[in-house]
Amino acid sequence: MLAASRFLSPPPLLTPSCPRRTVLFVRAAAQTLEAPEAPKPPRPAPRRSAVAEVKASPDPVAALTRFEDVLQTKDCNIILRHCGDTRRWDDLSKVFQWMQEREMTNAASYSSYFKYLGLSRDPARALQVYSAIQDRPMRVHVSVCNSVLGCLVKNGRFDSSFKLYDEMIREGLSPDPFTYSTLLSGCIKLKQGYTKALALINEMKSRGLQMDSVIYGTLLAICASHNYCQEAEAYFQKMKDEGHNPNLFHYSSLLNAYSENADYGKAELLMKDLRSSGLTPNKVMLTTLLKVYSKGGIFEKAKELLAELEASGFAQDEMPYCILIDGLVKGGKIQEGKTQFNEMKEKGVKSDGYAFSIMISALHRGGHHEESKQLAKEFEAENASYDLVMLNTSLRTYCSTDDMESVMRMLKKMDELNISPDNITFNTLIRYFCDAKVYHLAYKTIEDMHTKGHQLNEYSEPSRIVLHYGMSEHFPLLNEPLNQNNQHFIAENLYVVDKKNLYVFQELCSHVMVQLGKAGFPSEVFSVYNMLRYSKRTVRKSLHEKALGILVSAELLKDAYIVVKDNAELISPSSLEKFARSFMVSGNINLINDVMKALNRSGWRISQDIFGRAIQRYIRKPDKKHLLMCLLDWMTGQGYSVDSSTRNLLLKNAQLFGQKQLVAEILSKQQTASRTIGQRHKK
DNA sequence: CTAGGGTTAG
Repeated sequence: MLAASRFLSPPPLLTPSCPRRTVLFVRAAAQTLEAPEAPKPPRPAPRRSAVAEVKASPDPVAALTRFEDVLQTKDCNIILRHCGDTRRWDDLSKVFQWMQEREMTNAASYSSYFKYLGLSRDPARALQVYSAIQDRPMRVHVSVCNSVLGCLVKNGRFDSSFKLYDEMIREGLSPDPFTYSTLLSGCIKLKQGYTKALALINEMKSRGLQMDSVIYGTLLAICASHNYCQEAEAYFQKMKDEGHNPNLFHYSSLLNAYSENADYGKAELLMKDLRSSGLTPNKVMLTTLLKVYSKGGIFEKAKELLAELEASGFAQDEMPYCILIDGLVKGGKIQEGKTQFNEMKEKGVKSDGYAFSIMISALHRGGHHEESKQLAKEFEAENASYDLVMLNTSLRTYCSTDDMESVMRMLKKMDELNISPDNITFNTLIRYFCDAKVYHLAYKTIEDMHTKGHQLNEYSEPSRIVLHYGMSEHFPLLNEPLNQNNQHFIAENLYVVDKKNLYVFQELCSHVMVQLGKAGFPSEVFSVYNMLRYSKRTVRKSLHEKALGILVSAELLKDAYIVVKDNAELISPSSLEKFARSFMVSGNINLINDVMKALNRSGWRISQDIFGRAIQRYIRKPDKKHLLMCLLDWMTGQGYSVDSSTRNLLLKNAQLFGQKQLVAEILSKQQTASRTIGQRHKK
């Protein structure tokens, strides 16, 4: 600006409101007019033609090498970007490597390279290249950092983006607003994204950086995707108060927040507000409105709006159809969903798989397994593109029709496409192997899932049923009072109810445990039990009892003791009794007293029969006499006493231990104590 | 002629 004003008397163009680009243009014009002897020579022809030749070459590395002495770093950057823009990912990396070998890289090279690695879905390589940068100022260069973080976020690697960001900060990065909005955009699809976003925003503010319009847009999107509707409204208002005019991004995110709860009234008011502010709803805005109608079950309006979208040319991809079909099938109108799906296909709208996966799942959920499978096959015949969701959906439908060949085909595809299985994949397979009664295979799958770091649940992924009027007749449990978690346990299943949904979690792992027990794999039972115990989720009380029963029957008493030690209070007296009896007879003798203490700690009163068995064990092993004496002493302190036959047995054998006097004393103390304490505990 | 941020579907 100052430079420009040296050449020109300030024209009205150069007021602060004048766009920067115009200023630059004026400045450039001024330079050519007022300073025709501009010192900068144009790029020498050899360099320009070398760049052109390398760009056009089928083997850019060979071409680069030919012009090695002519080209400069910025020329190489042009070539690098050209490879990226033409999507030649292989050449891109080769060119970059060539540049690295000759130390012809600068911050721009790294920024561009990371950007294209993001586009080519290769975040692993970006991380690798970034961490190999030796030059510290380069590693904390804000544009290099932003582009590598953006590459991670774009590819769903949210956790690694936050981790890397922390490292960058430790190394001295000064983040800018772009850094924050890059990270914030990762929060949109993150489980605890809202909390994380607030922390980032606080941090940003503490660095003296201000919220801008885009960051507000991101924040609204985070609210919408996490169902923080009131917060979204508050931020929308706050940004207006701070002088940022909401644009279509802000409006559609707020509308999206309304769509989650199908808040039709608020959505209509917002559309009014948008029109009165002079904005015209675009394709995304109208598609989001369709979502409001569709989720709200207002299908007449939804269909009208879809027709409008079609007329405006806004329904060329499958998205709006998906929204309507999804709303229909989740609202119980599966046939109408099918009709819409067929109409979409007849109109020649191409599906990337979303519409197929909605229909395949819906038919599966509705019990139309054959029809569901046919659709999966139809998709397979017409499409090569699979992602994890589509693979899981197909896998599920093939499993439920026991089409083993197709199941294997899906698993092979997953392998070939380098797509890692997730919780849903594992659950589907475990259930399938269970239904096929190949329990050891189910176990192997559970083990595999655990080693791959997936959270193991007692219950499989839920199926969801959307509640609508009249449904309580068919689901009497909806009329029952809910416990504090809105949970019901009925038979083997867990039912969770929220505002609109009934989630049915079918038990899975405990079923596998029981079946493994029956099939003679008790160690595997204990292994599954431990995986469940150490998963972060709470497990159902009865799980401990089930595991204990299996372990006791299989005489794995040391493992059974581990179950009892931490969970005795959740186990029924009869199971404890069975365990205790077995343990006294054949458990590790050195653990007998510990077992007694654990049982007593749970509040369960140990029977005289159990003590009798323990004492018989000790009498047969005189070298454990100190343990026997400890037990007798401890019993006295807890108000326990032995029955008369055990008493006689002890007195008869007391000289074996050389403790005749002591034993008699303790037994008499016990009798006195049990007369006062013991009575209170009698059942 | 460096790079980088926000909206809709399973």
